[in-house]
Amino acid sequence: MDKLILIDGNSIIYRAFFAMPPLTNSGGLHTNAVYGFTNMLLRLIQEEQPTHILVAFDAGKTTFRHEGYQEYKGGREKTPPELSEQFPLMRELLESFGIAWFELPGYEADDIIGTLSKQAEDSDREVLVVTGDKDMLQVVTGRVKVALTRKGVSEVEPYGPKEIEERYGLKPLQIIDLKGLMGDTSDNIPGVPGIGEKTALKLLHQFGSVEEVLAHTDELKGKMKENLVNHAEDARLSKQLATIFREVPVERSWEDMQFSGIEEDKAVPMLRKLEFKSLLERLSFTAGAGGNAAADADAAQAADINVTMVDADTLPEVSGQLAEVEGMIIESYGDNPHHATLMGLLLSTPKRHFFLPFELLKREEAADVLSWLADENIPKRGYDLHRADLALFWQGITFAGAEHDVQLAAYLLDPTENDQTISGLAVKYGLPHVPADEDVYGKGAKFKVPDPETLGRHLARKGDALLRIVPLQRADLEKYEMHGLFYDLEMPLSRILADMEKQGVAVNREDLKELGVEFEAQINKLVAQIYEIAGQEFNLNSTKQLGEILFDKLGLPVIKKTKTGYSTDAEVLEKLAPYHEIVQFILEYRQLAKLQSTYVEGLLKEIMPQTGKVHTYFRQTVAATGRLSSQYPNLQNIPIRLEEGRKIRKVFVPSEEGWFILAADYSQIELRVLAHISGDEGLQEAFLHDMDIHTKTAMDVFGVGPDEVDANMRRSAKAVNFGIVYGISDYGLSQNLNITRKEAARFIEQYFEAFQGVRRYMDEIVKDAKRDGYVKTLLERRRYLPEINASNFNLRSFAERTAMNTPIQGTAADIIKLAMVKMDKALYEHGLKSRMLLQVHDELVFEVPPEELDMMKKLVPETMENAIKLSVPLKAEVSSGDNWYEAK
DNA sequence: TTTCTCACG
DNA sequence: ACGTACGTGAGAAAC
Repeated sequence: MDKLILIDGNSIIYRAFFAMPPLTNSGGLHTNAVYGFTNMLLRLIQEEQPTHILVAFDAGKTTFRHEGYQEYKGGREKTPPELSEQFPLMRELLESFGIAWFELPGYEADDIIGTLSKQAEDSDREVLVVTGDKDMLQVVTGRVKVALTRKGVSEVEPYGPKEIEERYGLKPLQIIDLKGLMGDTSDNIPGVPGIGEKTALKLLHQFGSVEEVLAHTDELKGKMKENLVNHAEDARLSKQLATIFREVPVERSWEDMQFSGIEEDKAVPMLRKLEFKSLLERLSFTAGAGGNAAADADAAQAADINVTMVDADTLPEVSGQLAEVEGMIIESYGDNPHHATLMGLLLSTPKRHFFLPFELLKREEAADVLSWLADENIPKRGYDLHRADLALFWQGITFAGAEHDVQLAAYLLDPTENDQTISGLAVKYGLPHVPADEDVYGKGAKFKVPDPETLGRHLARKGDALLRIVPLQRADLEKYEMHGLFYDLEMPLSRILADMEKQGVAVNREDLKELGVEFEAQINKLVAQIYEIAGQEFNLNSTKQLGEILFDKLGLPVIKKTKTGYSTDAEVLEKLAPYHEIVQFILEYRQLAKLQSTYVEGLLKEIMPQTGKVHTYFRQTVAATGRLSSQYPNLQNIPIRLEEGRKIRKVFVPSEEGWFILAADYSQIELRVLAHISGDEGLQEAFLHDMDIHTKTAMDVFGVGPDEVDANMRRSAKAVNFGIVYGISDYGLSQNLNITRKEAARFIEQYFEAFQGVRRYMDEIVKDAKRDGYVKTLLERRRYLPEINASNFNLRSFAERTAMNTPIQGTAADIIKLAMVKMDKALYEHGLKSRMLLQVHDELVFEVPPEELDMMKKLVPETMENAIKLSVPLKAEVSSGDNWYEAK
């Protein structure tokens, strides 16, 4: 028998919106309500197997109900814009699913559904109505069931006549009378005052209908009687409003509503646009012909991929196919690429895939493959080739010629996407399913290298997807004008970073240990003093125990709390220092303990025994702004601000006798970038004359001459400059300067008064971000800001500050990356032995032989300053010494 | 695994 | 009224 599902589109989409956490696609489009709706829709289709479906929507603001009652649905909150924008999406999605929808000005979805359910029933068909609105129960009959949503929209509870009887003790039509007496605040239907569900049900059980209740008020007494008499008209009106109109002129034929399954070719692009990855995966299941369709499709897909398990005998065959290879996967495991264990190599041609277990590469017969890998003139396409390069390097295998790295491209296309895996990208691009590595290998303690067959098949699926992803990414990069950024900057940089990492930085282990001994002695002394003063021993590293000592035992005032208890961070401790002598000791302990654990012990662990160096790993695909990050160890946060910590830098030394460490850093690069992109004349003027920018800011903000700027004014100006770069807020500045918010707000206002171009830029960039959903750097690097239009103040404010900061920080990152590529080229072309070792956001560190020192002291800052031409000059300062400490 | 703290630009 | 400065990684404790 035919089965029709009628869905109240408005009811479901509202419920889905409020039940789901915020969700946006990378374009900033809100999609949470559509997601919830779609989820429910797929479940319904699967469970109910309908032959016909129609989704009804409300159309327009007024309906026939407003004619009799102006206040109908009055007092409702305006639909949030995050929801409004999802209505068109929802309709588009329904069309892509081949599901009919209908709306008619003057009528509500309820009425359309009431009409169609009546028609269907009259022609002997089964109907299921899906809504969140209890009013709908009035249409229930033997053939028409109503499913009410529960828990948002994730579950539904079906009601037939029996269920209504059980729940309310009423016949379906009496639901109208129930509403007439109770009213409905959400629709602004008055009902009778003082009568809620309990009383209304009692009355209806006794009299049966609104009319009968009103006819028998003399049998009642008290306040209830009075209200019923006085509000009889309200009750009649309310009943009328609650009655679903079942004669709507619906122009939809039975055939229009027919549903014959979701057509993949139409639905997939839509789901891709919305970035509903999990639903995309589920779709292949619902579209399947029952049984374990997902697994079947998976198996079919896998069987379709032709993978050859290569052994020593078949290696010559691979050699003959190398010219056809268009993609590769070098699989390894372990977090630190320098210590990664290689699992195998997959070489993909358009027709077939070759899996080589890693051990095979060590045999003589693999010579052709090895020289292919090492040939920089053979362009390679692969996934995380930077990591592969390092892993191979420590096995004595050379890798060169990376042309397109899918992971790096994915990062550029959306630097905030956390799933950069091939599996995730396959979903994003609507490609056949690729299982996640985790699902094949297990994770954490369960990680296990699978047998070669399984591994080979898995890699082949990744390789197959990779070949398809490359041209799609190329098109995307072209579309967003990021072609140059990728192929001329990030890809070349990737190789340069790998070279720096392989080179490593020499560390004087003995000096570092010696430093550890000194810290140890100081720490022991401090710990003893602290225990003495506290009158007991405790774990100083435990914030919980420390809090108990400071606030419970010693009774110091609580300045700030964390989610879990007392805050004891340095900011709080500074404020507590005047109250108790113990606090100063704790601050000193904290400082030394940090140096000891992170920088002495931590660094010692990272020195590679074979080289006596630390080999950091620069991550090129994590920072949302385009910066690099550094791991194992992090060499971008070696202490410098305080002298005790700065001493750590003495252990970073040249790797060859008599060489020097040379460091060059950009001066005020972010403010110079701001001067360029904002076009602010005052700021540009200041840099053209190479003025001290904080002093200049102080002069303009405080309206004084150069000689009148005192240290305090300069300090404030400096904080304001930082604030500007970060996307200023009065609260943030007030915290930083320890002043009131009002005072901070005045500083900011004075700053914008003095630098109006900056104000204009900040206003514009936020406006642009709200319009486009993303911001860009000078080199077209982009960052999406899906929360820029959020109604939540915090989310929105955060996105606004990010919109102001990212073009500045990101452009600075672009510039130093450019400088690195140019520097690498310059070293090569001049035939220099000097080596680039580190990048610390605005600084480059080299090791330099004595005979090249003079030249490098000119070449490095020159190259950095000329990396790109801005409307203000760039400035780099250089220094050198026997170690990193001396290069200051 | 999450939270707090702190090192850097 | 809302409550945060932007971007990272690492160690230790607590869950």
